[in-house]
Parts: sequence; C-alpha cells; structure tokens
Amino acid sequence: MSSTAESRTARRAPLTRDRVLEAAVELADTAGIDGLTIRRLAVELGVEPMSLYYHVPNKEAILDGIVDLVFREIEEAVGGFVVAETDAAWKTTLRTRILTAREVMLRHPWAPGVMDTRTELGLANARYVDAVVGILRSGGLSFDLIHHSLHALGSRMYGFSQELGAADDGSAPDPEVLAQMTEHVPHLAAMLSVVAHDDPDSTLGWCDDRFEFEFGLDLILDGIERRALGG
Amino acid sequence: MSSTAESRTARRAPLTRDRVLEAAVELADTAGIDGLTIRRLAVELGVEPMSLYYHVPNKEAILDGIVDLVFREIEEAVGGFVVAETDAAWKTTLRTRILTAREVMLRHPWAPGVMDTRTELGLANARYVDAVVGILRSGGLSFDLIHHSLHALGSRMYGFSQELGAADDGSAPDPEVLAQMTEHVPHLAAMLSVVAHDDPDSTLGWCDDRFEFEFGLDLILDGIERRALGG
DNA sequence: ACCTGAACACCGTTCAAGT
DNA sequence: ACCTGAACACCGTTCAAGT
Repeated sequence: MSSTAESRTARRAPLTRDRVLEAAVELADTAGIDGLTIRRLAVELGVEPMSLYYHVPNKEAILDGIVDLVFREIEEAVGGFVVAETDAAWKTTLRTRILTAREVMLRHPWAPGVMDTRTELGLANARYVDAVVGILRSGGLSFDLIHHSLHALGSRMYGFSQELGAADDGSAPDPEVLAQMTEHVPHLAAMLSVVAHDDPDSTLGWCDDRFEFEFGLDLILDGIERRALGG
Repeated sequence: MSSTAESRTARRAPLTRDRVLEAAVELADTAGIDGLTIRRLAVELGVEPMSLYYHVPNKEAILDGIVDLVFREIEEAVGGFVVAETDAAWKTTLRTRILTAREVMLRHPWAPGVMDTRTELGLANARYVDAVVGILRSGGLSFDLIHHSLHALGSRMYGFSQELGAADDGSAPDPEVLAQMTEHVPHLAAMLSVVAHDDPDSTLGWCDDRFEFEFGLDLILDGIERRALGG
C-alpha cells in the first residue's frame, strides 16, 4: 500500500515491448499518426522518453510493430488463418476475408499509410498473404496466376485502396463550385453533377466507401476467375 | 561585373514560387522525400530558410506544388489533355495514357507517397482525372459506370499501385530463407519457389514491375468493358 | 517587395549515468 | 535489468527587422 492512488493509467505496470506497442496503436488511433511521437508516447505511459529505447530499438521498429498488431487483429477477426485443402467457393471465401480485413483497417485509419512505408514484409503480414495464397490455391489456380493476382489486387487485398481526393467525398456537389469546375474540368463536372452519392457509412478520407470498394474488388476477382478458366 | 564567379548554381536569379518548386522536385528526386526539408531546400537555392516563406505559405504548400508539377509533366508527356468526342478504341487510348503517366511517375519515386497524403484535389490532378473521365465518356460509358471505374482503378489510374513488400523484389529466392519460410508461410514459400521472376527494368521498391502492372491494369480495363457491354 | 536573424517549440536519438 | 538526465543535431515556423 505504498501508493494511495494511480496518478496515471497503469503507471506502475512494468514497461514491456507489448505495452509500448499497444499504447502506440491507441495513440495513433486517437491522435493520428503525426501525434504518435516517442515523447508523447512516453507521457502516455507515464515514463521518460528514453525508457522506451530499452524495449524497442527506434521509432521505425515501433511502426513495424503496430502494423504487426493490426495484422494480428485481422487474424483474430477472421478466426485464424487456416485454409481448406480445396475450396470450390474460393472467390467468396477470399471476398469475405478481404472485407473482414477491411473492417479492422477502418478501425485504424493510419494503417494504410504506415503500411506503405514499410520496406520489409513483417511476419504477421506475410502470414496474411500466405493465407490469401492458400485460398487461391484451394481454388486450383496455378502459382503463376496466383502471383499475378496478388499484384492485381495490390492493397485491395488488405481491404483498402487509394483514394482520388476530396472532390469525391460523398457530399452533394455545390452548384456554384460545379459551375467553376465546368470551365476547367468539364467531364469531371458533368460526371459529378450526374452521380448521386448515397454514402451510408461515410468514408474516413483515405478509403472508398463500401460500395465502391466492393465494385472494384469484384471486378478484380471476376477477372482472376476468368483467367483461371482460361478466358 | 560585380561578381567574378557564381559561388552557387543560379545564386543571383531572383527567387520565385516556380523556382522553389522546381528545386523541391529536384531535391526530392536526388535526396528522397525525407531529404526535402525547408532548410536543405534553402541551401540548395543559396538563400536563407525564411526567404522561402515569402513565396510559399508553408511546407504543405510545397508538397501540393510538387505533385502539381508532376501532373503538369504528365500532361506534357501525353501531349495535352485533349479528348476525342467519341472513340471506339477508348480502352487502348486509356491504357497508353496510364502507361505514359507511369513513365513520369517512375522518374519521381516519391510522388505516390506524397500524393497519398494530399487531402485536396489540385487543379492539375483534377485535369488529369477529367481527361480520364473524358476518355471513358468517349467510349460511351454512363457517368455512373465511369464513376465506379475511377474507384476501381484507384491509384492505378495514375500509373502506380501498392506494393506487397520486399518478399517479392524480383531477386531469386534464397533456398535457405525459403526453408525457414516454409515453416511459417508454406503457401507463400511454395509460390515463390515456383514463380521465376525475370524483371527486365527492375523496380523502384514502391512499384510493381511493368508486366505485373499491366496484368492488373488489363484485368480492370477488361472488367470495365464487360460492365459497359452489360456483362 | 523581397530577404534575413534570432528565437520558439518541437522532433528522434546518443551517451554516460543512476538504481 | 530497467530506467533516467542532459545534451546533440536536427525539424517547421513566428515575429520583428532589415534593405
């Protein structure tokens, strides 16, 4: 009973690599990726900045570690990366797998950005890709086609894809802005004035909304299937 | 004749927004995006750091500016963004357009990364998208399908796509590493041991090699065409 | 109009030291 | 074994000033 009250959350719990990484994910979730600094992370953990370096070599390792955590979260969400030997319904299996990964990604909007900056493929990430290869293999695809398919999917395989910019944010196009656009980008303006977005779960900025994501995903999955059937 | 020799390249040329941005592109090309700092940019221009702020409000504006320059470079490379009224060969028109954009992107490996961080759609970027919309429109597609197609293309529309990590860098798989991989990522290891990469113009790390890029691009373009024909 | 100097509030990280 | 303090070499940016 040496301390009457905790002055900070989990102050006395011993620091560990896992606690550092979990706190880092939480900080990135709440403060954004720019808010994730060694120094802020330290105050969050009730510790001096330099203490972190005992558990983690540098900031890059922290970034590696938090994308690892995200992939482990995906593994948990899909109930483990076990793959059937053969699976006639490989396409829907992969589809739901990817949409589940997407759910997790939506909880960590910073994840796509920092995944892009990773140069090495971490183990958890590799295990995710491995499972995707397994699913495609269970559908009887050749390794060659599987390889091309991974490239074709790109980041969509992880449940996210590049956005096009703020022009397409789901808000109704302002008629006045539209008039100005007509001068410089007539085709784009015409499209936006025609396309009515209803955006049920509105986007996080980095990410298509669900309908658009699925449209692109299905386009690619259909294409892969067609290649597999020799089309 | 007050100065006998230039102590720095273009030292006495008056600073201007354009000169700042051109120097910024050059610095990012040579020193990488992390090497592009206000302070280094200043010494490159033979000027004090604070001088830049007279021509540009802050660093974000510089980043906006250099992706603008990249899109202008693309516009030049494709010979202007004019679009035919109707074009039966819209698919190959768009295909070559995108592959030309890709050539430019390959000259500026930092571009995809900073494009991802832009929140607003700049004018030059919008003009690029506008031309793509125009090409699809010239093929007779509905604006609705065009809109979905833009999302389906994602960053591929600009000539780049997300990479999967260093595991797939075109180097022949090291048998010893492969043995270790077999334990944790058996499907991936099996695929890599089968897939022989011949990588003519080898990648820059952020980017698929040309064959893989075209495979994915054609998959999507074929899918769009099929949707257009009501498939 | 265009450029500068000093200063501020931040970074990540090293190194030698404390317990 | 685990944490700290002072210090270093960087950032972007403000503000008041120079010409």
